[in-house]
Amino acid sequence: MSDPKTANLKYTFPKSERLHSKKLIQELFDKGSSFYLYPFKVIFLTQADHEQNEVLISVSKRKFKNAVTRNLLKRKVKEAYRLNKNLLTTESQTFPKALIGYIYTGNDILPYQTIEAKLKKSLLRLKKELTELSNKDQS
RNA sequence: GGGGCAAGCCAUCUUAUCGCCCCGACUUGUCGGGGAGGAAAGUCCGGGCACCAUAGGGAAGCAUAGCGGCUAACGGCCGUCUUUCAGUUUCGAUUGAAAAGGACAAGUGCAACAGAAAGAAUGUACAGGUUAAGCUGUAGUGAAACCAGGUAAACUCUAUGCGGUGAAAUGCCAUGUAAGCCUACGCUUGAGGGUUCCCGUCCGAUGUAGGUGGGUGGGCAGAUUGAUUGCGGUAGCAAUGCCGUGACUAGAUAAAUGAUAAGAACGCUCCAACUUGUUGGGGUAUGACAGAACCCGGCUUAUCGGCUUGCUUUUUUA
RNA sequence: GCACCCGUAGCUCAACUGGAUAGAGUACCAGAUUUCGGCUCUGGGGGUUGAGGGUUCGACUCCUUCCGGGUGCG
Repeated sequence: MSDPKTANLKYTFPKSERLHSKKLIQELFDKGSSFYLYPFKVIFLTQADHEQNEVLISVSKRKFKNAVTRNLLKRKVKEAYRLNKNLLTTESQTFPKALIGYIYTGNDILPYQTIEAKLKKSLLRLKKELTELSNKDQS
């Protein structure tokens, strides 16, 4: 991790980038702000003292009763995030890191290509929101 | 060759790039190895294991129910008897399927409608019979009136089994509900504490309850080699046991197996050719049910398709 | 992961310890009343009692296997 730029360029998604602490999840849902972009609901909360973004991906049991389809969707979203997270990390080193929650709210099992396209869109939107937030803090 | 039924087995494969979880090695970020199911599901039964101060007796409760066997155990499995249903029949039987299949000759309850009568009831008609008489038979109603009546997936009785709670159990480390103060009760002649209830047993006062004050929600063990399983032999009708010899086959914890691309094979579907069920080409696209959560043995339910064996039926040929 | 409860007309509830056509209110439809509408009155339709199997002469009720919905446990 001596060179953060090359490290961030890697298309990896290790455990440290996944949100797994119960306490932080609770905080995210209580205080975080959110927007909808079909098929996702995106929740985010800035964390100044964090080294990297932490991401949570969730699929509702109410909408998808089958554990297999839930797993499938989670994997597809995970994969899409892994390949496109550089949209967030590379250029924008200035604003603070955040907790991000992706809730899959769609009713259908979408193919990977559309999921990826939508996720790219949502990342760009998220980037915009975060920069606005950091600008507000500075001013 | 086609169809049907039953039993058993399998549950697409290969390569490349990027990535996830665990283990090992060292040069500490690289390499090597491993990585979901037959039901992992439902949680319907039975265990292992752990804790509950002790885990004994009785009552209550729950479960099982021909007989015998297997098993760690079972409500499971195997064998067998009986009953019922279906097929065949040379009327002797035989084949297959199903069955919560103890007791109403202990007691209590229940039985709509119909019927004279549904439980100390005996009517009517006809026939028989008698000194006389529901004394005998038949008819009619009904699920039951065959009289020691029917009904126990009605209470109940009999026999057998079960103490309770479940890995959110439990132990250790870290953290520290601490310490202190106030109030009430109690003092070895036994308070309080188990539990569905009672008795017995057991523990034995720095105790119990409330208030004030003040947090964590992490890690390790439990936890993956076991009533495990392949093959061979052996005992047994079988379930299954025993012996020998191999194999190691996930250990995650907001929860790991994926994505993309190419090919093979199996499907599905369209077109063409004729030899009429094959060949060639195109399209679709990995197909069903479905994701381990302490671990096993069963049961039940879901399931695209393929293979093997046996039985049966039909067609063709002789 | 474990333990437990509930499913009856579109909705809210009844139906005794098995006994027959499963009954109310509301909503819906039609008629009466009104110039029209509402209110009111009368009548009507609507149920495989969550699904399948079993016990029984007979099942909403008893037993069993699924399906759906909900609750509790750190």
